[in-house]
Amino acid sequence: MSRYDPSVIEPKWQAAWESAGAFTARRDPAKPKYYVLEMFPYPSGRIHMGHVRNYTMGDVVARTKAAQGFSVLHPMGWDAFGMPAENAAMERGGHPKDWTYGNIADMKAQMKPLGLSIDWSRELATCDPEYYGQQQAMFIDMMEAGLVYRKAAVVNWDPVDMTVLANEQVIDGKGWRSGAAVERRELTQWFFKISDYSEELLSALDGLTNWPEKVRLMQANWIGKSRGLQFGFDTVGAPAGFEVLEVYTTRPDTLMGASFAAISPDHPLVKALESDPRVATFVALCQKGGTSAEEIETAEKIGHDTGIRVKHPLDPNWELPVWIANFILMDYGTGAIFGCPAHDQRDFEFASKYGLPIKSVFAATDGSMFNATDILVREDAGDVVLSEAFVPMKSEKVRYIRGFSGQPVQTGDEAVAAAIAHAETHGYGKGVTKFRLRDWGVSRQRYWGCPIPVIHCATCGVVAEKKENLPIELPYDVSFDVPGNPLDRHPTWRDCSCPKCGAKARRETDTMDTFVDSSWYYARFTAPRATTPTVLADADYWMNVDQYIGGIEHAILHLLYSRFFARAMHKTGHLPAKAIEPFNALFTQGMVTHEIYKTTDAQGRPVYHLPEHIYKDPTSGKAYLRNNLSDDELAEMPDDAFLALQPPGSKKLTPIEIIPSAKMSKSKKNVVDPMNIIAAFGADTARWFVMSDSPPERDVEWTSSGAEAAFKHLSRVWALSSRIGDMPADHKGEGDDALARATAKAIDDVTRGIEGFAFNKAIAGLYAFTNTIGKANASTGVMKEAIRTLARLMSPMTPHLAEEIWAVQGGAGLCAQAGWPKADPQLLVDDTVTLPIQINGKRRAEISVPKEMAAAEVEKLALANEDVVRFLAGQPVKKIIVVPGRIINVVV
RNA sequence: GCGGGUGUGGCGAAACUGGUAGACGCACUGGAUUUAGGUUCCAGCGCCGCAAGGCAUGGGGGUUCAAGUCCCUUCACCCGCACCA
Repeated sequence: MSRYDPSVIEPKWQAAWESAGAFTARRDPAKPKYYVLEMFPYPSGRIHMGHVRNYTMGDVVARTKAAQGFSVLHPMGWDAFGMPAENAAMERGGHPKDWTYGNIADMKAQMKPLGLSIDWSRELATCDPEYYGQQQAMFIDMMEAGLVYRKAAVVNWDPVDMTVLANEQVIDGKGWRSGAAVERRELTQWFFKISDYSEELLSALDGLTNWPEKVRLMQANWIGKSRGLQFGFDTVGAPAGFEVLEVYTTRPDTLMGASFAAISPDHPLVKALESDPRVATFVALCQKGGTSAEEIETAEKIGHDTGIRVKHPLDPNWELPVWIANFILMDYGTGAIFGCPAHDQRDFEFASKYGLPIKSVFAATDGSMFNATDILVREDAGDVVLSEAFVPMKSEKVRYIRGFSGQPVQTGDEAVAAAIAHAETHGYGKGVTKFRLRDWGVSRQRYWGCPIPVIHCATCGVVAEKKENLPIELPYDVSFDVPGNPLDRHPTWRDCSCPKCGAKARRETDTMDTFVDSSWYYARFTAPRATTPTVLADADYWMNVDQYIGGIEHAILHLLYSRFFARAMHKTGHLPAKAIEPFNALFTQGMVTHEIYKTTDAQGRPVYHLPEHIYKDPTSGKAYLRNNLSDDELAEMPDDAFLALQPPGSKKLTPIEIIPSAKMSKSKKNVVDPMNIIAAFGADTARWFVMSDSPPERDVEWTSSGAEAAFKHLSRVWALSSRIGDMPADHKGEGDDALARATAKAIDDVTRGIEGFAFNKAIAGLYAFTNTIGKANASTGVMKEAIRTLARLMSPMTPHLAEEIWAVQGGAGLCAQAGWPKADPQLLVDDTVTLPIQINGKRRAEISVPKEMAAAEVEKLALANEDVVRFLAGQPVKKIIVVPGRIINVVV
């Protein structure tokens, strides 16, 4: 019997698939098509276990669908533009292009040994001019379609490096390289009008029934449709042009609880006030720190009273102060609000800090003023002092004590509608629908991205480049020795002539957000070499993506942008109407994690240790540094000896802390390189491991024992196949029928597991089936049929081993092309069932009965059961519940 | 701060529509085979208990003949937040 040796069989079968062209996608009118796509990788240079898991999942689907007779498209490409390439150039020299293409070559060489059923002839990289030139063409089409415009927007500005920073490059409000306090600064930038599609992107979510519910919810919340009241405050003491301050609120029912108005530091009114040095100082204070919502909303709330007053719309004698407040976002609503501290937590904190009145509008309906016990009612004004804002759900009924329309007791929703109606009747405001979704800013002041194909002309203004001049290629001769965008300081690249008037002009130096690149690559894969962005006939055949697989971290941005872009591509004639929702089904997979081994040095800083330097005691589960000792030596150490062996050179005896299930990261030293696993055990073992145990949507923890176990199992399957291969042809056994049933059950279990994205359950079924075959005593023919079926069922996960077994057991052709086994439905049903008997909900006995037995008959048998009789001990039976085929519950 | 999610043995997990909690795997324990073994095979394995039995699905409460599953409440951890990809 030969040993299971993946280093021999894996290259052999990969070569066989390649020479058979087994994975080349072809438009075959005789077959239904199936398009499987995994989110394409950023070419960092090394594949990691997360990639292995992602692509193995896609491969399992692709191979299963191919076996089931579909014409499968399963392509791979590279999301190749982005900051890391520029960072590498800055840190280590070299060129982003060379770095990126070198990484692509390295990663491809690492992916090939995995044996994925990918059509490599369709490979693309977004940094190929062949790709981004077509993206530039679409940008021009989108300009013509009115989907592109320019406006001022705020960026993170590093005042020392004189450069724009990504949010990721802002750490604790400081530039990551210079360490200087980051400022917010306005710049004119390019935008896509995704907000034109707010309503549609929201309502179309209902049709995405094969997307995870959580992703649809997150997108819906992100789009953030709201119904509210927009109205104007008449101002007192405001500069000319600001006689009215427009405000939007989703809680107009709390208007009688207003105690101030607040505007964003970016509001136009603030600009009109900046001659006041106190305002200027305050605005400068607000401009400290980054632009991210997280940073703005968690920052300490600060405000400045402008001295301007506004008149309350319901009482012109009631004036409210106008504050500038750092937590008001200019991008949402009108950039101005009225503050109702009693019923909004942020307003509450702001009012508490600055001593503004807190006036309640409504109370809970249970008779008490509020549910909370720590509330004080000031009898004179009816104002209350509470420890936090009272914010009931809008669907909850509350008692309005300062209502101005409708019934005193109603739900918030009803009161909001009544308040809008009141405003419209009395003419001081109108009901409007607003979306939280903002237009997509695509300008990046960076080199390694797709150039925006636009020219600035002194006479013609902003003009699109002529399509025959595309692609506008990035110049190669750039330097990264100073921060900033090298395109800006390139001596000649910026110089060009105006496409309209021919005069000397200047090329746009902003490049596109890399999210643009990844918003249409799925469509490009249907015709990757075309000289137009897409070819409609190909897009029509292959679109949509039937199954898209990737990380949950892309739940909002990437997927929303892609949904928008597909619509824009349809509008500009690059995609058929059926492709406006490009992903029929979406699956979001979990991360591959690994334990972190951490100690602390004398200064209290964390020190991380590589897994190979760790010894884990199998009984206690504790971790120790191995200090070059062998397992045997370590196993014989007394417990207290371990402490003495703690970090060499350190006198502090700190035990090693194990942090479980942590995201793999280089700095934490818990990265497992898939190449090492493939070298030690082969690709099939790596694939088997990442698909087993954890459900695919959840994180999976990499353990070396798990990888070894996977390898041992595959070795056992190989040994089992060899044993069956050695059986005499005329061997007869009694277990033929049982094995045939087990085979049918395995086909059913595995097929359902794969189709339901429960690969862990499919693998559990394969373990069970392997054990059954191993113990079976059946005739040679039945045994061979069972092992061939096992090979076909394993082939999506462990394709190389499956081919080897298939060949040894006399299967015709390639296992990859052998088709998917079908279960005989008659073999799937049992004629007797075992029913548990509960007494008062506790399981006390069980009986075995024919499947079709009538309930009354079952009841009789159950009551006659000796265990039941013993437990009842003569008590009268109150009730007996028989759930056919499931359970019997006797109530006494 | 806002939005979304997860929580079941020592560990990864299973449990279809409310119907036997712990399938399958790891680790561990005992035994057999082997020159030896970190190989292979057999058996055991939620917790307490000699047993009968009792207790168990992050914590607390509820609905039901029956709750991991439904409802309320609470805790812990993870993901996203528009210039990371």
